[in-house]
Amino acid sequence: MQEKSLICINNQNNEYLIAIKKILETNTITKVTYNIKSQYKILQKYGIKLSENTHDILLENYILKGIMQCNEFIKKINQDFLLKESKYFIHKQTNELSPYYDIYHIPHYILKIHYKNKKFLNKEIKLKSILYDIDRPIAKILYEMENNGVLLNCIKLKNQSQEIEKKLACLQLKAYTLANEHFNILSNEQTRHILFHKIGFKNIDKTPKGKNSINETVLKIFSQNHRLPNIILKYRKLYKLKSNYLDKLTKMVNINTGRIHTSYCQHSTSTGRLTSYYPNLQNIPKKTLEGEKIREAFIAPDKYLILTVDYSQIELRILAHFSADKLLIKSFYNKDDVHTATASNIFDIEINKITIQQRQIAKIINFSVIYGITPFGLSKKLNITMKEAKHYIDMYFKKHYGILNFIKKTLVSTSKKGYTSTLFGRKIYIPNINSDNTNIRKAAQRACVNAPMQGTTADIIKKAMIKVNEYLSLTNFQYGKMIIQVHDELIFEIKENKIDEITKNICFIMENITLLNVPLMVNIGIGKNWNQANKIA
DNA sequence: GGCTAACCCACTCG
DNA sequence: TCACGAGTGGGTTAGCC
Repeated sequence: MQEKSLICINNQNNEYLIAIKKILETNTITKVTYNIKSQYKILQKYGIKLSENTHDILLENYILKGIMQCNEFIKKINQDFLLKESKYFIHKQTNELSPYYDIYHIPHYILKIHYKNKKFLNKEIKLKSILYDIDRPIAKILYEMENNGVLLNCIKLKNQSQEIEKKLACLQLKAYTLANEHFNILSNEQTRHILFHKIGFKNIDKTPKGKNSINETVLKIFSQNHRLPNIILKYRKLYKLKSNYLDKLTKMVNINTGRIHTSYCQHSTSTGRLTSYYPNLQNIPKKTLEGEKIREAFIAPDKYLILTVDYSQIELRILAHFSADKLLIKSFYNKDDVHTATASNIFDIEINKITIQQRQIAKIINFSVIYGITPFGLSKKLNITMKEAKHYIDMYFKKHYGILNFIKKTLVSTSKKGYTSTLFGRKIYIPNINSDNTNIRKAAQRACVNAPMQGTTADIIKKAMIKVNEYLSLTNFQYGKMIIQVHDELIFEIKENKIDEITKNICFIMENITLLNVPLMVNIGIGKNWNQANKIA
């Protein structure tokens, strides 16, 4: 493709877009743009289908330079081209370019950046593959998922909101009585005053800024001696549920479709994960009864079912692959319960004699390993002394020396290069890995240990999304659509009479998307709503 | 004194 | 240090007019 055939597209006025429709749709002319997902959305309004060979300088910058520099890049674009015009033209959520910019100035700038990126990409074959085989195709799929949306039972949510409102009023009254005065329970300052000055609790933990912490852990401990902390805890949780989920979700339903259409952002994490916003569908509650009720409101349309497929223990499996740790690999091949197997290794007890408590300790240790384990962190989590925590960690690494080796190697290499990599070569920059400040450096080291696992999971599920979407497209999506992604889980809407066949094929695609030295496995759930699907396999 | 943006903190999820 | 990665929202505060 000759370079002179490159043109740029951005938010344009109606006539201009219709005039260049043919150019935008043909595969013989290469296009370059900024934030391609938002372009798909705009062009859809004019019935224009952007051709495959369109480059996106935003994704190029994200993949080549990492999140920090990409954020700087976005800031610069906004400053140079958007703020100059009028701040009202910037869409905060979608980061779309203003429709009224200097059409000669920006295209030139975009091309210049693309040519520069192209040179770097030709030298970085793995990054080129991440861009063209993963992130660039994902952009279109995300646009389609946003379009699909998810059906919501608003009546259910509104009823629940009213119930919670009554409970909140009741809790508020109790809190005022116990405190012997009116105060704003949502105000941490006022709550601190009541708890520490009026009732006389002694501080047991600090916030990052040095104030007396009144978070969940602290209030739970306080609850042993007084009734008020537990009331505050309940109030805060219910309030959050009502404002952030029940009321927010009902407000965000599109009146034309009756559905929630979230937005996904593929350039806002250091590890390559997606984020969901406006509203965020990746943190819908599930761990409490009230949370389950909220998930019940995410429903399938008539003659359809909700299918959820999530990767089982995927980060530990990736750790097994990276570290080649013999015991971890063995437990996945034997299909042992991985936490029980870990407990058996740490405590040197046969698997069938492991107690629930020992399994629980091993489970926390397994998570800690993925997050960058330290005696301090583990002691807090297990509520034991640092010395005991260190003992557990020593026992763990004595058996899992492959993992210890992997962690050491990752730290040395990241300290040298400034970045670590996923299995497929995505670079994850760790800017503070050599910081002089011990705390900052230690935090960077923990992030560095976690990054290959979290980032590889993100790559794997993106690859799976591309293949699964390709499969569903074969029948023109009439039997099923992908509607939500939650990091290691995909949620679909599937035609009832095709559910067995399609579920089987999606699972096959997901489990065989890449070859690790341990098997990839998925859990499935099917139901009329999201909660039912979480319960019924 | 009044307004707003940025920060802090607590909550939700994987 | 209060584990890794995120988004949201209410309260508080800093800074401006």
